[in-house]
This record gives sequence, structure tokens and C-alpha cells, in this order.
Amino acid sequence: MAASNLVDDWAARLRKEGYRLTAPRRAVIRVLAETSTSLAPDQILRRARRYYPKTGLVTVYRTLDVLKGCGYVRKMHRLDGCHSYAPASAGHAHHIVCERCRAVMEFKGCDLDALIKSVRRRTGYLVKGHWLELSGLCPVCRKEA
Amino acid sequence: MAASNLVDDWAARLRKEGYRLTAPRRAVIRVLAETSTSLAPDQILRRARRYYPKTGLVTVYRTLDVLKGCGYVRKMHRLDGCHSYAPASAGHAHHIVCERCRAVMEFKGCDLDALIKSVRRRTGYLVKGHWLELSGLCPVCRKEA
DNA sequence: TTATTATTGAAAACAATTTTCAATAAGGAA
DNA sequence: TTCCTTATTGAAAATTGTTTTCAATAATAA
Repeated sequence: MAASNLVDDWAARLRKEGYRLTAPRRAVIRVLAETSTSLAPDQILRRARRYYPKTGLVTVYRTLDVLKGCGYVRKMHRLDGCHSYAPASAGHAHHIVCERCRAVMEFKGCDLDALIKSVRRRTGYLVKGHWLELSGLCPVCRKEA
Repeated sequence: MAASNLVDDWAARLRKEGYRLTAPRRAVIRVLAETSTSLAPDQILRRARRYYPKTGLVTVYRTLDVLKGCGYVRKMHRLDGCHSYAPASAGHAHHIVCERCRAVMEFKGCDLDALIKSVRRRTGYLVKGHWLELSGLCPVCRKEA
């Protein structure tokens, strides 16, 4: 989906949920809707300031919270820290992240049913949720490697 | 594997890698080898102090680093923060965590080959790694629910 | 246009982790 | 067993990342 449509969709949802669409908030939303890489708060801030120079770091965090609540962004997890966020679409999906350039892409259909059943049998746990994130090289970095 | 054997194994490996086996370090190792739940640094500290009362928080962090490097502990990831660690065994494995009591259990055999191939086909990414963590209710909490 | 109140961002506070540095102790060599 | 080397320690300080405070501003409904 094109970023500008994403921004509009997200904006409409936030408005519907009672949030106000301020300029700084829009700037942050736009950065997140447009990105093709995972971004940490300070990166989001720097980019948002291109659209609204007075954007504050706190607004970045607050807007991330709001967007997380709506399911529009998801936190990424890495061995060296879990500080980045990537856009997420509706429904159940996961991300694959490029180890090199941080490009992210979402995919659906994790197909973990068989594994979940097997783990349940082996451990006795009732499995209610899962976290899955793939990593590797994106098409661009693959070509350069 | 019994915790005392784990402690011995871990100690021997650390010694072999040139680390010294100090009393505080042993206390931390023991806590991590014995735990059946994921533990945050401050929790580890509190327990380690039962074995060696002068243990410092910094030693907890340092020992965690060392054990992570050896593959003996793994960081757990949660929506409300990624601060906990759980024991990990050699080879490729993942954890399932109880949402209620934080009990953790490791399982092998993630069987993601088919998914990885599918994602590769769909995204063009070369998949080189993955992170998987299951959550749910452990056998004990299941019975109480 | 006015009023309400959500939102802002700088500064401060908080939370988690890492670094500094003098003191201590593990462990190897003699 | 003793001595020496140096890894390790932990309190304090510093750093990093995030949240709270609060006066000012701005979105938006009436």
C-alpha cells in the first residue's frame, strides 16, 4: 500500500479513536508509514523533523505507543537491543529484517500449527501466542554480497 | 540435566575459555543454572546474594554477558520489555514461556524449513536466521486456570 | 468565535545498563 | 606454600533509553 494511503488510513483510525491529528503527530506517522527499514526512536525523530522541525522526542515515543496500540507498528527484536519499530499491517503477520540495511518486510502465514501441537505434546504447555522474526539479506543486499 | 551438573559444566567451560571462577560469578551461574523461570538482572541479583551476599549488580550483568557468549543463557522478548534471561542448552533451540509464572522450557525442532522457503520465494530475501518464542500457560498454571 | 481539553516539548525524573577505578582474589609458577 | 600476575570485584559515576511533569499551545467541537 502506498505510503500516503497508509498515512490517511492511520490518521482516520486515530481520529476515530478520539486522538487528535497534530502536526508533530502527523510527521511521526508519516515517517513510520513511509519507511522501508526498521527505525529507532532517535531515527524517527530526525526524519520527522524534516516534516515538522519542532517535533520532540517525547512525541515520537507517545505516537509509537498510540500506533502500537492500533497495531500499525511492531517492535523489532535483536541481539544487540530491541529499540526499533517497523510498520505492521492488520491481521497476524511477522517481519523479516535485512541484517545489513535494516530493510523490513512483512509476511503472513507463519504456519506454526504443527509445531505448536508438537511443543504442546512435548512440554505440556498450552500455547497461546508466539513471536517470530526472520533475518537475512534483502534482495538488494543479496546482489551486492 | 540436574542443576549442579549444569553448574559444573558451565564452570568448566568458562575456565577453559580463560575466565576465572570467582565466588560472585559462581553464585550468578548457580542462580541461572537452577532457575525454571526467566529472570531479570535484579531478580538474579537477589537470588545470587543468597549464595554470596556481597554480589554486585554489575557482576550479574557481566556474568550474563559471559554466559550469553557461551550460549548458556538467552534473552527473552516480551511486549513489556526484553529484560529477562533463561537458561539455554547447546544447539539450536527455542523457549516457551508461561505468561503467568514466567516458567520457561526449551524445545528443539522448530521445523521452519518450509516456512523459510516460502518466505524466500515471496519476498526475495535470503533467510539466514530466525527468532522464535512461544508463550502460553505451563502445566501448573493450566491446572489452576 | 469561544471553550474544552488533548497534545506539545523542554526539563526533569526514572529505569536499565555500562564504565571507572581502587581493592581484592583466582590461579599459575616457583 | 608463597609470590606474582592480572582477572574480577562492586560502589559510584556515567551513559543510554524512556517516561513524567507542567506550562503553553493547538485541535476541534459547539
